[in-house]
Amino acid sequence: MGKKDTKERILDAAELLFAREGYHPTSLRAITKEADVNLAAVNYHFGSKEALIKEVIARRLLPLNALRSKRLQEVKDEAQRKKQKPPIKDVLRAFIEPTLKFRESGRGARAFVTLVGRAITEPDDTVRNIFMELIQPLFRQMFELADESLPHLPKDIILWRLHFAIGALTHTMHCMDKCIMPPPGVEQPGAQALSSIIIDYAAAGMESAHES
Amino acid sequence: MGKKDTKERILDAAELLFAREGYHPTSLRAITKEADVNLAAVNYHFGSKEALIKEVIARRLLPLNALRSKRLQEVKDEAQRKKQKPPIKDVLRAFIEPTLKFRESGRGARAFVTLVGRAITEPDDTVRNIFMELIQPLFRQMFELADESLPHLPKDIILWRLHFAIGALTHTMHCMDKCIMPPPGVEQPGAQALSSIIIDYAAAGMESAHES
DNA sequence: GTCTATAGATTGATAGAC
DNA sequence: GTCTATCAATCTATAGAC
Repeated sequence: MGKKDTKERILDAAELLFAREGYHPTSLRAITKEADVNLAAVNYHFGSKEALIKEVIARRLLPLNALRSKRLQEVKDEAQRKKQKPPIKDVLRAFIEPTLKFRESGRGARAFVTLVGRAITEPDDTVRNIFMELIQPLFRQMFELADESLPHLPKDIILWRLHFAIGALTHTMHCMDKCIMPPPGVEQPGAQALSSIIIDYAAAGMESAHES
Repeated sequence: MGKKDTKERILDAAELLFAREGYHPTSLRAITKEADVNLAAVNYHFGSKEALIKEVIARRLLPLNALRSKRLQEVKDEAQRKKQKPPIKDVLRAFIEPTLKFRESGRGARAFVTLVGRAITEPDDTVRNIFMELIQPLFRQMFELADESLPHLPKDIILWRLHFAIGALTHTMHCMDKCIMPPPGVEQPGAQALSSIIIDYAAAGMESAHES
């Protein structure tokens, strides 16, 4: 199990470099050099640079989304069992906790999280759409659950507030790499501690009063 | 006043294209074509592509930061006058409201906001540092004021929560252009309405209880 | 200051031998 | 599947005429 096959080596190298340098500035030459494979191997295995990043994203995002979706469904089931509204904190936790935990699961996962954090603001339509299409169903699932949780709030307010939570989460993940102004202490909180900090914050924001 | 000078035309065109297509994918050829000036004019007036984006950013960010800084100082002065803690909602408003209002002030300003929203996640160190150095003093000023406002909270918690607000704000500004999942109604709220929505959310999150 | 022309380097992609 | 060699296009930057 020492040496992975060429395809996986390319995916790992691309993930790392796309995260570190960005999609456009990273050349196929840099990727194949990092992966220690031949330049032509990229086009042989993937067909194009665009198809490569598509696989880089899908490889990790599909399992992660499946986990988050499962967690959201559990919150919904639990609420129905109790015949209560799903607590908004549980809804947020189902989305946020797996995301931050996933980031700690390895070097590749960490690079990947940086990568998708940038995919949201990516100007290139093709790159951004790859991410959008994979995240939209999950985002809709979370929205519908949040709507059940806070039925007294207008739908557009719920949607904006969920966007605020997404923004806070993605910005946080980026901060953990390269921060505008890092927290005073040297050591950063672990995934579990940071999850709590952000979930508390987002839940308070979600639950705050709204006068129309 | 019909025709601006070459330098300004280049800045306007660069702002627009860097926002729409991104920094790296935008070529100097595309910029000079959009500005209807000669290709060589960029290097004559700015010296390099990097120096160009530096001026694109500084041209609008310096006045905007001056305004936000003034608003923060006013909140601080008002609190000292009343011998009270500065309300966290006022602190957040001093930062957020000018930002969203600025975005409505014209086509260029709108493109610019998209551009700086992406600058935070920009992998290129040179581009990101241009933005970082200009925003850091302001961010520190806001942090110190928030610390006066919420003295019972640990400094690192205040810092994280401010980052959450920054993340929510930048994500929101990006959503106003290209959203993962746009709000149900066709029309978007104006700067004033959206400011209130985000300030209410962020203030609730900032004020929420924290058990160490 | 503005232009043409081009240098010099790098890119994504491919053809074809092995 | 993997390699070398290369094409064709694009890029930033600059030299030099006007």
